[in-house]
Amino acid sequence: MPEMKFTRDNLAEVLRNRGINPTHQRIEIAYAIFSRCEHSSADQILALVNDRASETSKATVYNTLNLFLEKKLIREVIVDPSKVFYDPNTDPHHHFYNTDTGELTDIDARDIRVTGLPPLPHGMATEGVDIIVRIRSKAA
Amino acid sequence: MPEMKFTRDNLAEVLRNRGINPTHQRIEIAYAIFSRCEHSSADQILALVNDRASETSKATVYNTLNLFLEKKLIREVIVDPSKVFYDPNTDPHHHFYNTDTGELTDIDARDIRVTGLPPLPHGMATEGVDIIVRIRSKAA
DNA sequence: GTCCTGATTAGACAGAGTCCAGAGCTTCGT
DNA sequence: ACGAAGCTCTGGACTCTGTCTAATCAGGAC
Repeated sequence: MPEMKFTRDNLAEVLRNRGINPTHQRIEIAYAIFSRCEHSSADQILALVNDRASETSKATVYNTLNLFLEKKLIREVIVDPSKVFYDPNTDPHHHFYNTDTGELTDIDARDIRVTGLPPLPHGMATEGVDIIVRIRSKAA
Repeated sequence: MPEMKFTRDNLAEVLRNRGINPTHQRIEIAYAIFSRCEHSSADQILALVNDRASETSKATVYNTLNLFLEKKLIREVIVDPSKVFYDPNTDPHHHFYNTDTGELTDIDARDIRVTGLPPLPHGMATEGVDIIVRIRSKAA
């Protein structure tokens, strides 16, 4: 995502470019995810979308998030056993995860090098490498 | 865990060393986790334990798994949004995750080096670094 | 307007995990 | 041996995240 203002019109365009029919609800959901440059969970997005304007159902939020995932418009981050976070940043990157607060912070992947990985099992291909650095406030 | 036969007697000793009262149920649960050198989910463990001998309740399995986690007897692996896997291997290591089959494979951490990580946010300490290599069968 | 297709909806449902109040074991003192 | 105290275990109710379904709705083509 290059830096740009996320207006609803822009987002409609982005959706169209990915082959997603930009309906009112989808635009609102995209707006909720992208304007807030953070990692949100499905229920946060549901709450955000329903704060303003017309009601959007839980089913639509989940459907839409899965659609966005499929079209690689967003990524999912699995760090908490109880819920998935959705990440508007699709550039290669990793995460700090604050286990006290649940806060996620991006780590740009450009400077990261991982060496010593064993060869993949036969006939397998890498789909992605996720690095999660779990951190905690030092004062234990 | 050094290589050793996991008899119920050994396991009782292991639990005691960690300050865990080795009750019948806890030993059976430990046995299920350690004899099977794989990554099991809570429901698999529940099924394994109830295959043989006296019934153990779901609540006890969850309580015990959390107790083992707390006492650092096992680790949890969070890769699948729908369930947690419990890992009998507490040595530093990472994982291959086969997204087709759900299969988890250990990667010894001894040879792995990660360079280029940014400094931790102020006042934070690292709790652990998890690397998950998501893999998939090459023939798509 | 009418059709057709795809999107949305409410609510039922499923599965993982937690909570709680009661019952069961152990241990210990008497 | 008895009773009290303190863990531990249990079934079942409950919560929460996420999915499914059947019905409704919106919007474009004609």
